[in-house]
Amino acid sequence: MGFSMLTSSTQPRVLPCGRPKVCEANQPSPELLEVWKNQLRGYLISQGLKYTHQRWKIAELILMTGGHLDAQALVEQVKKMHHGIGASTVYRSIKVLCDASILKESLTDANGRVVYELFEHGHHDHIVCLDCDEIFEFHDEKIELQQSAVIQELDFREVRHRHVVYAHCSYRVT
Amino acid sequence: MGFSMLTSSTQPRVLPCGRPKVCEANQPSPELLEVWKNQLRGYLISQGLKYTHQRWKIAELILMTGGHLDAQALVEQVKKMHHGIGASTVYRSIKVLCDASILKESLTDANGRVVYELFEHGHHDHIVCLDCDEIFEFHDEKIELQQSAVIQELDFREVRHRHVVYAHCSYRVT
DNA sequence: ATGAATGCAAAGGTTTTGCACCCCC
DNA sequence: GGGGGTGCAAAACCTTTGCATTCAT
Repeated sequence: MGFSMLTSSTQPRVLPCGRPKVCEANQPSPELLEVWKNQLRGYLISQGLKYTHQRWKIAELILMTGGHLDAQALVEQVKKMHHGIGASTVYRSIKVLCDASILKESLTDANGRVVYELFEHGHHDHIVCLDCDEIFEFHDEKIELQQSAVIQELDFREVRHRHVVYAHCSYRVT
Repeated sequence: MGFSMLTSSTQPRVLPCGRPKVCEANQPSPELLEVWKNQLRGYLISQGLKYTHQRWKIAELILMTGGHLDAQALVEQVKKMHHGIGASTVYRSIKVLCDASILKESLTDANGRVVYELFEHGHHDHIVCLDCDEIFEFHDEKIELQQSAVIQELDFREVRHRHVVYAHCSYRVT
């Protein structure tokens, strides 16, 4: 398999603050990984680009970790897991993976860095836990609708939005 | 006065897209500037820090332009208006002014840069105009309330949030 | 075979830091 | 007079780019 240290546990993972990772996407099954791999391959072929070992390894790492990494963290992870892949390849791959609809920019974290996440259809917003730095997702239709109304009222036409709540975890033990 | 080119017009300024700057704070009166100056001086004294020409000039520039500048833009503005103030002083002053509750981080713009704005009591969210890059403010109580409800439901305690809508301007002429 | 992708290193751009000198209190 | 502040330059950081080499097709 090659990723056993990441795929092992079947019981829900628990965060430092005691909260289960309820809002976090589960790790993809081997079958799902194949689906993504084929999506990547298909995209690359369609664009006259090449499917390479490095591009897949980087994509796989993102998929296995559930996304929510900034560029720098991704470079470090890649260096750790796959000695030999250079930083520039990671940066270049981020662009390709975004174009391939596997990755997308999501929010900017507390340090002002752009965090990437898996491209999943369906919009969601984010909660950044100030206790454990974990990123959670939420979606609320009432908020979305009201936002649309407000934006229209002000004569704007929304293209996208980012709604990020920085919060403490009520589960916190410390 | 020294800032006449910035304070002149009494009629509402109009943006490139034709929209008046309705959401933008007005430029402060000389009296209000004195209030801010005293706030800065008071803060500095209370912290055992020193009131300097440079710190005030940087604060004044931010106040006169209504805020909404990233660090780089502020450095350029300062260089233009006050030849002799170095970039490092600007960066150091940004921190001091944030601590003094004159400035605060607000949003990250389309380029991923942190934009600072005047510290004003009363929360608001932002609309970034993709046509003219101007930043507008909005506030909607329904959204705020619903957000609070959602966050509480998920067992978080909100500290702050950033809600930024990137949009086109319906006024757009081009 | 051929053109794209890679790794390295160098360059770019932004922000921070070290230090001698300056100035506010 | 003394300690914080400033300007300059150098360093630190992150990201992009140029180029020779490697690799996928």
